[in-house]
Amino acid sequence: MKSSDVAKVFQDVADLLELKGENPFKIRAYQKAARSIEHLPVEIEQLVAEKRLGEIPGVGEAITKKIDELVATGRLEYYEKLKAEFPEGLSTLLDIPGVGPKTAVLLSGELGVSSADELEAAITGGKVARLYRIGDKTAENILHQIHAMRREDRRIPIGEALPIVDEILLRLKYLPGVRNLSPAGSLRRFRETVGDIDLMATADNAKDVIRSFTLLPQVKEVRASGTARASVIVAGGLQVDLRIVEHDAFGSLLQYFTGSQQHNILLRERARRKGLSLSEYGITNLDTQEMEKFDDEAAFYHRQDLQFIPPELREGQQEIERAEQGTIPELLEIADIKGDLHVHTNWSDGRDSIEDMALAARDRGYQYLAITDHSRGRGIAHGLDADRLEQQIAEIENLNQRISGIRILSGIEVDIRADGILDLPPELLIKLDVVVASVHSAMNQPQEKMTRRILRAIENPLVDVVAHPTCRLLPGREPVSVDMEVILQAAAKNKTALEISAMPSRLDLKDIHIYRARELGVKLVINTDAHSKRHLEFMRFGVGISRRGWCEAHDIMNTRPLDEFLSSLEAW
DNA sequence: GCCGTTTTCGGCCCGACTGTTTTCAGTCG
Repeated sequence: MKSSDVAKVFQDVADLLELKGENPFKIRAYQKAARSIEHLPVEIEQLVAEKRLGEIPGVGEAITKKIDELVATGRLEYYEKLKAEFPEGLSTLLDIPGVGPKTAVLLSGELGVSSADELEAAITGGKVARLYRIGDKTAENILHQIHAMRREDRRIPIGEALPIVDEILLRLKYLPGVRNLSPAGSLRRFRETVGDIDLMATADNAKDVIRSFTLLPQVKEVRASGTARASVIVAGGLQVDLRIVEHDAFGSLLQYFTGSQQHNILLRERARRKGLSLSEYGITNLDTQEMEKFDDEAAFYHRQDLQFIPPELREGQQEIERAEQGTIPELLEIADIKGDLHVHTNWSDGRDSIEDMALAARDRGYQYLAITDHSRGRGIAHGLDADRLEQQIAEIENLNQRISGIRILSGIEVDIRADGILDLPPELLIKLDVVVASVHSAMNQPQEKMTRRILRAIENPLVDVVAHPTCRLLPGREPVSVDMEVILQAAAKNKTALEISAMPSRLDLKDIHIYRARELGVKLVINTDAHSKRHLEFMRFGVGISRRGWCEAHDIMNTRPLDEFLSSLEAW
C-alpha cells in the first residue's frame, strides 16, 4: 500500500470523525498525520519495514498501529466501523467548498442527502434554503461550488504557469510606485502543478497598481478588483491574484502566503512552545503581548532562531529541525549546471542542427553538450540506425575541431525494448561518450515486468543514464507501474545515473524520488530532453524540482566542470 | 490522538470571511 493511499484513509477517518462531532483535536491529529504521510519523501512501506513510523511528525502509538494494520492487511477495522456509521458517500459532501461537517450532517439528517447530485436536486427544489441557519445565499453558493467542481481540475503544470507569471511580473515590476514584488504559494515552492497564482507586492499607490494589473494585456477577465487586491483570469483559465500589502509586514505576509500550510502550522506550534505567537502580521510575545513586524522574510525566520528556509523545502518535513540545527543545505542553482546530456537534433525528431544546439548551449555558459538522438526503434521519430549513428559520430568529431568553447559529446537515447534489451548493439554503443536509455513503448506492462525491464537497462554496463523511468506526462498520462524503490537501489548499486527530466511535461523523477535517490547515493543528472534550441531553457524546471528534492550542486553530475566530468564518465 | 526548555497532563496555529443572526457559527486557507 502506497503512502498516498494510507494518507487518504486517515484523511477519510478525520472527515468521518468530523461528521461525528468528535474532539476537534483528535480530528486534527488524524489530518496532521495524513498530511505528513502524503508528503513523505520515502514510501511508507519502507518505514514500516524499518520500524521507523515514529519518526513521522504527528504519528504516535495509536496511528503507528493503524498504519501497520493497513500495510499488512490492506484494510483498517477502525475505519470500516466508522464508515458504517454514516450513509455511504456522505463524507464526499465535505469535498464541496462551503460544505463542512455541520452542514453535511444537517443535509443528511433533514433531507437524506448524501451526494453532490442529490444536494444539487435539493437546492434546486428549494429545500436547502429553508434549513436552520442556511439561507438563499448559502444555498446558491453551494450550488455554484458544485458546478465549479464538475469542471476540470484546474491545477496546471508549473511549466505552463511559470512563463505566464514571468511576463506578468516583468510588467508589474516597472510600474511606478511598486517596491516589493514576489510570487507566493505553490508556484514559489515550485510544486509540479499549481492552482491559483498568488502575487504579493508593496506599493506607494496600491490603487493605481491594482488598476494597471487588471488592464494588463494578458488579462482575459477581471473577477474582482478592490483597493488592495484584484483577481483576474489569464490565458488558459489560470487565476492570478495580486495582493498589495503593508510595507512593514511584507516579510511575514510573504512567508504566510508562501506556505505550505503544513509548514506554517509546524512553525506556529514551535513558536508557541517558545512563548511566541506567529501570524501573517508579525510575531507576538505572549508575555508582553507586543508584536514585532517584519519587512524581510529571512528576518522573520532569524527572529525564531532559525536559518532561512528556501521556499522549495517548506513542506513540513524535516526543514524546521534542520533550520534549528543550522544544517539547511545550500541548494543547487541554475548557474551550477555545466552541461546538458540529453538533447535531440534534426538527425531524429529535433528541430535544430547539432551545430546550432552546441552554439546555443555555449551561449548558456555550458562547457559540454551530449547529442542523444533517438535510436532506430523510434521509427516515427526518424531514429538512427547503425550507419547514420556512425555518420553522426564523425560529424561531431568535425564540429569539435571547428567550434571552440564547448565540447560536443556523442551519444544516443536508446530505446529499452519491451523485454529490456537495448535497441542498438553493444559494439555500437561502446563507441559513444554518453548512452541514455529510456522506455517509449509497451507502457502498460504489469509492475513486475516493467521493473525488471528497467532493471535490465540499469544493470547494463554500457548504459550511463536511464531517463524518465516512470514515463508520466503532466497533465494527463499517469506514471507507468514500476517499483521505484527497487529501481533507485539498483541504480545506486550499479552506479548508473538516473535522469531528472527538466522537460516541464515530465519532471520525472519527481521530488520525492529525487530526495530518496540522494539519500541512497544514486548518481543524478538533470537533462532537458530538448528538441530545439529554445528547449534548453527548460533546465530551470529541472533545477527547481531538484531543489525540492534537497539537492546541492555536488549531488548532480552535470554540475562538474568539463575535465572533472569527463574523468568521472570514464569511471562511470 | 499527539506531544514535551510550561514534559506523562493539559494543552493543541491563527485570522478572515460570509451569512445568518441579534452575538456568532461554520468554513476556509
